[in-house]
Amino acid sequence: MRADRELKNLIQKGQRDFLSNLSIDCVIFGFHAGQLKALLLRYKHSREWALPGGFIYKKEDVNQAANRILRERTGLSEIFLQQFRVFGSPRRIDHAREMGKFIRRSGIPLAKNSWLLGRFITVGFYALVDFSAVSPAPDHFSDACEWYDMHSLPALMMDHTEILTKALAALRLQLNSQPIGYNLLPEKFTMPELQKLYECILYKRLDRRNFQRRILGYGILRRHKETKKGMGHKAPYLYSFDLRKYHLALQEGLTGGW
Amino acid sequence: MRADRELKNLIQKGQRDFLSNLSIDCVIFGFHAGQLKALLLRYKHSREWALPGGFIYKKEDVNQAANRILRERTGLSEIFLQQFRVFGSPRRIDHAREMGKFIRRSGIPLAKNSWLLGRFITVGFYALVDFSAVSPAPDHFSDACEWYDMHSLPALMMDHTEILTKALAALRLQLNSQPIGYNLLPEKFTMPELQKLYECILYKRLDRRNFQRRILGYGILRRHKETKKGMGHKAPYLYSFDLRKYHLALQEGLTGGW
DNA sequence: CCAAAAGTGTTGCTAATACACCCATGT
DNA sequence: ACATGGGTGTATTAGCAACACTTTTGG
Repeated sequence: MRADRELKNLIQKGQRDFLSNLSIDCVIFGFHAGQLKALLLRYKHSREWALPGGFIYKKEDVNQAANRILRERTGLSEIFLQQFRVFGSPRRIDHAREMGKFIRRSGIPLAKNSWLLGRFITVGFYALVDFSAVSPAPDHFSDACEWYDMHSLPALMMDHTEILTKALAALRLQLNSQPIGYNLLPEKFTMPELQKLYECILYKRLDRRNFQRRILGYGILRRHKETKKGMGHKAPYLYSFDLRKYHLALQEGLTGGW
Repeated sequence: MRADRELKNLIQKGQRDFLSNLSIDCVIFGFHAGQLKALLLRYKHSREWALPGGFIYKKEDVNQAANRILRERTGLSEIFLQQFRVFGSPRRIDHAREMGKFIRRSGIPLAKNSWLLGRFITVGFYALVDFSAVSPAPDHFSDACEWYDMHSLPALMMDHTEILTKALAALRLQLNSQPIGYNLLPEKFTMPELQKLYECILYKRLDRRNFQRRILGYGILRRHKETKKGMGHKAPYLYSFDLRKYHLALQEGLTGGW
């Protein structure tokens, strides 16, 4: 079985190829149907869900490693990635031992002193992707890979819930200084969609009219002639980001708080 | 010589005691004489300056390791510490080799494959301290330890200039959400001092009157009856932070940008 | 008594809030 | 025709920026 071979390979040669004691965990944010979502996976023989993660090759840049891991998982490259925190509690080792249990359940032998069971300090990244461009698919080590609404998450392994929470907090803080809208929405989107995105991230309602005025006031959007028809009410305009102006505005930081 | 013994010890036993490939670098900010300063040291037999740094014991929490390193360096505990970024370029290894040169200059043998010459991913922390409470003193490995004005830094080893720059940027971003004033100033301070601190961090002038109104508007300061005399002009009032209200206000984030 | 630097006050503008009305679309 | 949701407009208010005058201190 291909999966078994991959796992054996990781167990046997991981220590040689990867930096020890160091891992990466990615919170992949997507936006769909008015919900902010995170891409989670479930390792084989585990009941809890986990963040996509991986290790860093000995000569690999940390940020590039995160890119690679994301590419392997979503098929996307050129992903917007941001490291937001290091999780370095020594208690993470206790949790890692739990992980060992379900690797053994797969029948693959795992030595008690395997590098995989050691202590890992993990660098937390968040990624922003266009939901519609990703087709979640489990890899060799997992049997499920799905989007979950950020506000109704399943049970997560280890400290992944904390990582997710901190990622959302970072996202909130950086809403006015990073091109968050651009990376989470498709090329063309409507104003109500953009507003809903903001509402999900901030977790509070915003006034429709004031939101529109403020966003348009930044001068970072281009309005298309087309509208989005087919929903039993007035068709909203489609917008796109004017990347040049967007990045210019972000350098200053968009004004005010939400 | 004590210093030699310490260094030999680090070279020989470091690999056993510390997590490999992982280090911590601290940007220690202080404020004095109207200047924002960083505490730098110079390793023996080196001409370039460096950030205080260290390694993480195998069972030690990363944040606690940073605290320990800071304590060893400044004698202070309970320091305000904030991790702000991971520096993980594989090119850091080239620089590390330079470091090897001046270790060898000290006459201590250093094997080519020593763990100290390997690749290090470093977690960047910034620390905020009360300048007057620190007496900089070189340790066993360094022959100088001094404060430098953030805006006239000496040549720094490796990528430490970048780390310093990123730390300042982080400080700027968090000015309204972290108790930065509290940790950089002495117990009692004057309004002009606080303003100068803000100006140093933001690197721009602020209007004296508007600054005062805004800060006082937050309701986070207590004004003392005493004033600070002896400077050939009107004596400014002394203030202290009302910690309760300060932290309460920070949770919301102080309004607006600067 | 004068220079330097601090305390205090006023005004106007900009931008965020809180509203109401009209328009397009599918059923 | 009507319910739903989107586009546009206006009054009010809060906060920031710009600016002037007075007060205290040491030399």
